[in-house]
Amino acid sequence: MAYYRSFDAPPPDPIILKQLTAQQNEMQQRVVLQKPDSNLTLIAGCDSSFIGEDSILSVFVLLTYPELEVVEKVWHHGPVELPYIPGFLAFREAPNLLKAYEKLQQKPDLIMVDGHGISHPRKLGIATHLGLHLNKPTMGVAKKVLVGKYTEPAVTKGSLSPLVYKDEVIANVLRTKDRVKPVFVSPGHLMDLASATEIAMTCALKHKLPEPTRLADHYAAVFKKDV
DNA sequence: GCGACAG
DNA sequence: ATCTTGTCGC
Repeated sequence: MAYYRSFDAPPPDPIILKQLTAQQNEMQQRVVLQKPDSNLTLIAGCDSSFIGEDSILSVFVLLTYPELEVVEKVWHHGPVELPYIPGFLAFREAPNLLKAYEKLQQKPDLIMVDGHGISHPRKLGIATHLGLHLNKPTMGVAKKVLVGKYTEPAVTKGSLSPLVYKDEVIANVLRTKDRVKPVFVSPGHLMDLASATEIAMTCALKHKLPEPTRLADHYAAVFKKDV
């Protein structure tokens, strides 16, 4: 039986945590935050869902931009090695996500990831982690805060407020739909906060989640029946 | 020492 | 993430 809350689970091996932390600190040195240089024509959204205790299903959906029409969708099912530990999500989900990514016939100009980018304790959320591995622009859209403080943005769509951590703005808390809980938008790699925020807003149609990640989440549920 | 804690 | 019922609103 799984644990209701992650912190109720057995404590992770401190030796492993130290190694993973060191790896994130090393990777952080290579992160580049800048306005994307290439024109955005194809955008991808990705998401993962779990099947049982140690099996994961990852999905990538490719959309045209800014039309947001689905042109491709792929998935990969495989085992997971590590448990979920706040701050180390990428080590649990990225391996399988990368295998799904390889199945795309066409590659996107940008990837929108379900989770945080630099709005992470060591500025290495899963969006940043994936961007470094693929050397591709990435941005994160998370449903919950991981680190930092913010004030609730106005209830109207388009309202936003900065997420601050250690005196630095690491994300924007963006209201993507009237009267619905806001999402946390942050740059991952080869991207900046302003661009990520603008893209998230452009992809926010009639739902809380921007189309790329919303559809990836949707297809994850659909493909789950095929595995 | 006491909370907080992406998916 | 996942387990779960009914319920409110577009």
